[in-house]
Amino acid sequence: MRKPDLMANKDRMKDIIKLRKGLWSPDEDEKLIRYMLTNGQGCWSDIARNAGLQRCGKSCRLRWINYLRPDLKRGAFSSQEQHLIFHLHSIFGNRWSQIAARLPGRTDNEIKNFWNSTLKKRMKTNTSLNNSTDSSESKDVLSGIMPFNDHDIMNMSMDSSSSISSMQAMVLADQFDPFSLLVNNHCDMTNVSEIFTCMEDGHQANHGTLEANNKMGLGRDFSLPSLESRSIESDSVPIDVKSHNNHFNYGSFNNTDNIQGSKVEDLIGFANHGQGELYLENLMQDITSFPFLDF
DNA sequence: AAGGAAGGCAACCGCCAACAA
DNA sequence: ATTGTTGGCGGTTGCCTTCCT
Repeated sequence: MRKPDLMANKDRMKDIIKLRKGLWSPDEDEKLIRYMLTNGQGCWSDIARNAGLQRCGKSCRLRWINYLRPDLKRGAFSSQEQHLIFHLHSIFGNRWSQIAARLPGRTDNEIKNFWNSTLKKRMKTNTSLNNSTDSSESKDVLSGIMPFNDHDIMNMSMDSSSSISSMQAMVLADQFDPFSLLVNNHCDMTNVSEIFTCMEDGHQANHGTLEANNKMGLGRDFSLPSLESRSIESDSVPIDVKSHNNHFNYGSFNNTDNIQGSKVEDLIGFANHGQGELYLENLMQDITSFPFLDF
């Protein structure tokens, strides 16, 4: 056992007593930035002390990671990023750090806040719609959010006969909101998988016919830089973006339970580091081919 | 214009795992 | 093997701003 260093503890207690909390002042920010740029990352409690900040190391770490880091992307999430967040959340659940690791320039805190506020907003919207006593009215309003009903969704997701399905068209036209499906219990994980497969296929179709779609007022601009210059690392498995394939694999999403109340790691089984981990690896390779991610 | 409600976001808290002594 | 420290993470809180009445 380590011998307790009484003097060090005394010093630490003195530090703790005068530690600041709450919002960071511009002066504190400047100190931390200057120190980090000069000395680089190290032990955060040392950084706090050496930078002359009356903050705990944890606080400094959080401030740097979430706000001061020079590579942070500020501003609202693009629709591409929103789609990706939704997709990644369907895989990782609330593992925000995992999601953030795949969105360059975004922090877990930022994504978490976005998810919580967006979901809250949409849940509220949908709840109020569901509570409406006039069913025909609510259906009309709902159709404004979701341009098709459950039956349509199932038909669309099952119909692979046409080269571009009606759902793909919806996706291309930005009229489809997968959030609504989950929030409203409109579909289970299998359906969501199908839908994202459609989205993926739709976007790929769009990729080649962007100009035509734009002329028709249909398409969004997905002509984005490729991801191939990036190398994404998961916690345990480095993922080589170059080796991606171009088709989403949701084969294991056969769980018919509703996503709400289910842990995603339970659904796809990556909590235990066996096959699930391998599956996750494959999934993540698929994700790196997400065609409409704007970096 | 004023006050309350809602939304957005930065920061804190508590837990856990890894590591060092 | 045990204990303390540190870093990382997700959940939560509370403040500030914007919107609505």
